[in-house]
Amino acid sequence: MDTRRISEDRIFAALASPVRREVLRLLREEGPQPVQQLAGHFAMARPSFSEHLRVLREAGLVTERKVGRQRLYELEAVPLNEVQQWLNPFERFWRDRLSGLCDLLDRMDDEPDRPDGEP
Amino acid sequence: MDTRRISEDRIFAALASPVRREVLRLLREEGPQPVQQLAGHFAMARPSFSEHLRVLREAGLVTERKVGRQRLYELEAVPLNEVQQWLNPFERFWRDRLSGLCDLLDRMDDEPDRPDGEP
DNA sequence: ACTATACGTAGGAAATTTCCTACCTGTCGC
DNA sequence: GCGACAGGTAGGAAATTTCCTACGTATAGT
Repeated sequence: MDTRRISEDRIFAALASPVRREVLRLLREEGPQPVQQLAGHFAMARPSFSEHLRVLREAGLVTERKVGRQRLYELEAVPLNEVQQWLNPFERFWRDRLSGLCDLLDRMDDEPDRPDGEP
Repeated sequence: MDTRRISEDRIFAALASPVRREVLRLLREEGPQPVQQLAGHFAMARPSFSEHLRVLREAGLVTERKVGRQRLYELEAVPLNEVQQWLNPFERFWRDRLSGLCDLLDRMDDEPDRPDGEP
């Protein structure tokens, strides 16, 4: 099976949309689902949502199987391994920087930013 | 400094372009460089390349500092940590699938569930 | 067989991205 | 100062993405 042979470009492009990332998260947390159920989370016409599913499918990030008249979409996480592999060589760079920032974050701890609007 | 507060969307969008991913790789492997040297790797007009640098800058993935009349670009890997964090919950899924391909015994040892629907 | 349901495809408008050719700004060497 | 160089901004064309409204196809239930 060459599930892994999908191009890096398609994978990163697929992940560029917040809608598609959310779909992947839903499939991960709630398991395989028919289109209907997935689409319920988005304020978007059905065909538009189908487009997003197609992009995910062509990136190899989901698989589809017919169950009755529904189509069950399931997470296919293997291509995400390519993202991980791309990311790996960068890790030591942000680890260095993050440990440097540790002191700073220690002080700010739990106050992200609250300009002054507090109703 | 809100380097870490850059939106996930911008980061993923920045990574969607192969040109920009290659820029990040170059900065990682060859260290900080002026625009000229970076641009040498791409068959593209200078202003187009500047556009890509701007996207990376606004995603917080590079920093710029002036040195003489050049501008040295440097990798800022911290935001990539957000990608890693997004990726983390998916890891066990692809590990399962990959080890399933490589080592069948591993599955039989630690997976009582049998989700295969074979016609 | 007929209808309703689930979901895709077709075709197109609007927004965004990606590239280009000018042109402008700031710095170095003289 | 003045010319050369590094690199950005402006404005626009072409391609791509993202969304829409129809319409087509397949299956389930009656």
